[in-house]
Formats: sequence, C-alpha cells, structure tokens
Amino acid sequence: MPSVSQAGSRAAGSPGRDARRPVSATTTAYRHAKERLLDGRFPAGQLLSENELARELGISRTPVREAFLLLEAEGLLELYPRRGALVTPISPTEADDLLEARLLTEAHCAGAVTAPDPALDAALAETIDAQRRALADDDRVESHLFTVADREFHRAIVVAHGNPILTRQYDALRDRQQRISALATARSRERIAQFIAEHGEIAAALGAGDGQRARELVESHLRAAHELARGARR
Amino acid sequence: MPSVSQAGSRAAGSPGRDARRPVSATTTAYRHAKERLLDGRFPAGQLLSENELARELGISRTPVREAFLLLEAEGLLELYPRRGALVTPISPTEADDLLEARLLTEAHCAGAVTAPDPALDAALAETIDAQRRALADDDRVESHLFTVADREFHRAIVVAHGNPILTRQYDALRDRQQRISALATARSRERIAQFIAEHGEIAAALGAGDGQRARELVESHLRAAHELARGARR
DNA sequence: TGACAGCCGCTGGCATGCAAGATGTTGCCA
DNA sequence: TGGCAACATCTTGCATGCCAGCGGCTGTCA
Repeated sequence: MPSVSQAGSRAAGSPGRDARRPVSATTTAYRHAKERLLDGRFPAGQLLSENELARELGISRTPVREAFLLLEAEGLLELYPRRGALVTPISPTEADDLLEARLLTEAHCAGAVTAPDPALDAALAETIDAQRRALADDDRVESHLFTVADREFHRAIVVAHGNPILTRQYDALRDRQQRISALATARSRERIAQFIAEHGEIAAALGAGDGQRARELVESHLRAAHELARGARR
Repeated sequence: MPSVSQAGSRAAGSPGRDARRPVSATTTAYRHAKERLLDGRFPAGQLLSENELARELGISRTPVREAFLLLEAEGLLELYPRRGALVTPISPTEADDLLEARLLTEAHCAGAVTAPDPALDAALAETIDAQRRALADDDRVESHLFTVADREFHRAIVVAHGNPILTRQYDALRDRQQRISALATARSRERIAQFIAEHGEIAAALGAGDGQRARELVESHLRAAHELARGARR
C-alpha cells in the first residue's frame, strides 16, 4: 500500500513530524484523507463529509475537521461553509501549471550546483539503486516503489540546494502532481528504464559539478515525462 | 491600521474568501493572529496560548485552534503538543531564502512577457499612482499604504502570468517577508521615491513587451531592496 | 547549599452537544 | 401542470467539558 508519509509528509505543516508519539487523531485523519486524495480514491469533485470520515476512523469530527483545514491549505480540498468539503477539481491547466512551477524550482536548484557534492551524489545514487530494484521486482503491485524513489531522486536535488522554503514549496507541488498522475500513468518497463537512464545522466552531471548541464537534462527529462503523461491522460 | 487582508489574504487557504458573510469566528481569529504575526506585535519566539487569544476575542478555543493550524501550515507558527504555539523564529538565512524564492518566481513571470498586456499595464499604473499618493501623504502613519501598493505592484506581475499555483506560492512568500521587514525598515522618502522610479522602469519595459529587460530590472530592484533591508536589520 | 522527587496548575487533544444554514422534498394552490 | 412555501434532514460552526501531558515550584534530604 502506498504510504502518504513516504516522501510527501516532510512537507509543510503536515502534522506528525515528531514521529514516535501515540499519533494524534488529527494526524490519523490527515494521513488517511491525504492518501486517498493523492491516489485517487477520493476523486476530484467528490463531496466529503466530516461525519462520514470520523465514523470510518472511529474518532470524532474535531480532528477530521482539522485535517480538512490542513488539506484545504494545501490546495487538495475546498471547504464550502455548511456544505461540505469538495475534492479540488483538477483544472484543465493544472498539469501544465504544476510542471512550470516544478521546473522553475528544480532547474534552478540543479543549475546552482557549481561543484561536486558527495552527500548529494550519495543520495542520488541510492535512489537510482532503489529505482533499479523497483524495475527488477516489477510486479505491478510494487510499481509505487518506483514512484517513491523517483520522488526522492528529484527531491534530493532541491534539498541539496539548502533553501528550506523552496523545499517546502516543492514538496507541495509533488503532492499535487501525484494526484494527477494517479489518474492515468501508463508506464511501460521500457519507459521506466529510460527514466532511470536519464536520472543517471543527471546524477553524473551533478557529480561533475556541472550544474548547467544538469539543468538542461532536468528540463528535458521533466518535459518528456510531462508529454508522456499528457498522452496517457488523453 | 494595516489590514492583513489587503494583499495577502487572497493567498491560499485563507478563510473568509467569500466576503459578505457574518465572518466566521475562525476567520476572525485567523485575521487577528496573522495581522499581529506579520506586523511584529507577536514577536518571533513568543509562545501563544489558545486560551488567551480566545478570551481576548470572546470566542471559544475551537476556532482559535483552527486558525493556529492554518498559520502553522503557512510557516508562521510552530505548534508544540500540549505546550503552545511558538511564533516561528526567524532563521538567520530566512531573508536570503525568501529573496531567492521570490526572485525566482517574480523574475520568471516578468521574463515570460513577450507582448504588451493592457490589463497588466493598467494594474501597474494604478499601483504606481497609489505609491505616489502614499509618498505625498507620508505622515509616517500612512507608510503602510506604500507597503500595500508595493505588494500589489509586484503581485500584479505574477498574477498576469496566469499560473495560479505560482501566485499562491508567491503570496505566501510575501507574507513571510512582511514579517521580517516589520522588524526594521528604515525607509527614507528618498528611498521610496527611488523605488517608485524603478517600478516605473519595470512597468515601461513590460508595457513594451520586453520581458527580458523587465526581468533584469526586477532582479536588480529586488536585490537592492534586500541589501537595504539587510543594512537596516544590522 | 545543592539535588531531586513529587505535586500542582496550566497547556492543549479530542469527544460531545447544540444550533443554524443549505438543500431537496412534499404538498398545497392557482 | 407549474410555482411556491413549509418542512425534514443533511451539513458544518462553535461552545463546552473532560482528561492527559508537561513544566515549574516546592519541600525534603543529604
């Protein structure tokens, strides 16, 4: 089962940062709802009710309400007074908007690299390994393993840049992107292998301290993935 | 009195979007707290209590709690379980981090302009007028008028780009920036006049459809303001 | 005098209850 | 048959209450 808290929950105001704690009811509700929002089990346009979710989780409405508030702040939900919580519809331009925002951040961070960074290299190498393993194991069920590792790879580039504000924004972008790609992502083994190869090239450029080249690779890599997804959505 | 909801509250999950409504208690609490967070009356490092604020506003803890949650999601507050809400300390690098993020977005949007845009021109002209009036009236008390108009000016450039995700992120950045500049912003009339002149140049470049030039102007304008603020903080 | 154990008061977490807005439905009347 | 008013029922908004952590204070003992 995909876990929301894999890569995403380091983001922003996500509750439950401090791990090891009885896990508050709010956190439970937040994770539960976010997971469903991201993987599409709560489809865009659906109206959620606090009551229903509270009953389902065996908690009261209060923490559910708090979770909804947080999710609204992340742009995943829209709260209508005394009506309910609407799963934010995906606008026709959302995928494009997200790509632009993401590219802006990620390319900037990649391009800012001017010297090799052992910590970054190690992080990238590790996620690429994870991607290869995911590809090898590919039993369809495990497909999300690749998704997780992919997120980690790209995130590492942003994290390495060391601007927590950008990192936070970036995390939020990827959450929303994940929701879109959950709709339709027909990825063949060949495509995934191709992605991994591109990751390798990016890592190599960064390892050589060549931010400019990394930046260009990141741009074409992301645009290609975007085009692919666009095709799948149609 | 400076109003939080001037430029900022169009941002993200700010409650109370739909105006004309009895104004929910949550919104009241949110605005009240945010205003104080941004103008420094709730200084960084201070511990806030739900009870206290609730008493002060004559409402119950519930809506205050919700407001705190939202403010945490915006990065203005840090909630510690059973301890209280800490006004997020301003990290030593925060101003730099914000500038970088803001510049990234704003320069990108300015640079993307390739043709004159009457709507944008009108918006820019209007805020520049407002800035001039603020300068003329300058009674110190009205100084925030300039701040508001300044925000509108820069925001208009981002809005014109038409990517709601970027706009939203940008709004959040400016909120946080406002909190920092509330600390110390020694701006002389001369400086303000200088800013207005620079705004005029930027507007002119955009009006001519010359995004590249506007981009450069925006960059140097923001960096100059940043340096100035840095000096004031020391 | 210093260190530590225990207590006390304060904090927020969450369940609950009540009230009011919004909606869809029903039944009356023209 | 079409329009509208009153109702039933859903929703959330918010107040309240109880309880469990957490910290500071105090008193005791070495």
